[in-house]
Amino acid sequence: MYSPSLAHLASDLRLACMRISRRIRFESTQLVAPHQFSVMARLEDKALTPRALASIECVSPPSMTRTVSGLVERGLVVRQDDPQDGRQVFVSLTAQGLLTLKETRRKRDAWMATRLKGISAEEREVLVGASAILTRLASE
Amino acid sequence: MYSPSLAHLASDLRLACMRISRRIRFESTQLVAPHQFSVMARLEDKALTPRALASIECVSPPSMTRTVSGLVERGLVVRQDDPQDGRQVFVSLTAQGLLTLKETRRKRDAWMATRLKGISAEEREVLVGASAILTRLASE
DNA sequence: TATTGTTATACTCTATAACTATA
DNA sequence: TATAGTTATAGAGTATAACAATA
Repeated sequence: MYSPSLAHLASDLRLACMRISRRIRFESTQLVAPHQFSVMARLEDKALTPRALASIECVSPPSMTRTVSGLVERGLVVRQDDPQDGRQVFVSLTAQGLLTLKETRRKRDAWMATRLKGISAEEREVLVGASAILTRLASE
Repeated sequence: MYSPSLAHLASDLRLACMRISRRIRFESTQLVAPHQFSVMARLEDKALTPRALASIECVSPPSMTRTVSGLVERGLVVRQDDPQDGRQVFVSLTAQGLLTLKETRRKRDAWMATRLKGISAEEREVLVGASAILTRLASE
């Protein structure tokens, strides 16, 4: 197999990943806005304070106040006072929030699954290997 | 090689592509905002009208007016009257706009190239194959 | 005094509705 | 009258600065 330069591969692969990602974002009907989805995903494992969420998401505390307020109004998360520290508040997913999170993922996965139905067994094996490599690269 | 279900592969691959894409968007210093970059990329091959740009980018004509105005102020694109149809305007990249477009791509590609330096020759071959498949899937 | 969270205010990007110019 | 583009205005999301409550 012909092997292009590393720079060439980097460019092709980067563009392919970004195009796939863009199409998924555009075409998988959004139940919540991207910044809201991102916050909800952070809350899946455990409750977090608005400040922690702001830090993780690289936005200001006032912006996170607004985002959390929007999610509270929609019943997707709840605020709970910290009994230990009266200054703090914990934000956590509601049952409806968890459902919305899972439904959004299901729609996105379905977009990809539909495309994968048309490929050959050999190509599928290539993508299985690539998936593991890309996952590692994304977390480095 | 163990082959997971199609649904499983779809989910893993989708997540990997979106994570890669997200990190590139966050970590490759932005010379222009995402919506501005997207418009500039559309103008690389040929000049387009604001209406055509609005349609391609799925935004309203007034929003595109604003985006184009911002790019004009920064000297990255120019508006030119259509001599055939006085109602129309053509938007095209300036030399500086083309440079900015290329520099943005260079930074994004560099992010990926840095990650690819650490992988084995076998893994690289897998990614060469995957790149072609993903490019095809993204354009279907 | 330091920290957490919110409110006040302003800037940007988005949209719809209304307006101007041209076909 | 239909179309292209812009301007007017409003609704979100972002930010910084200022404020209230708690440690």
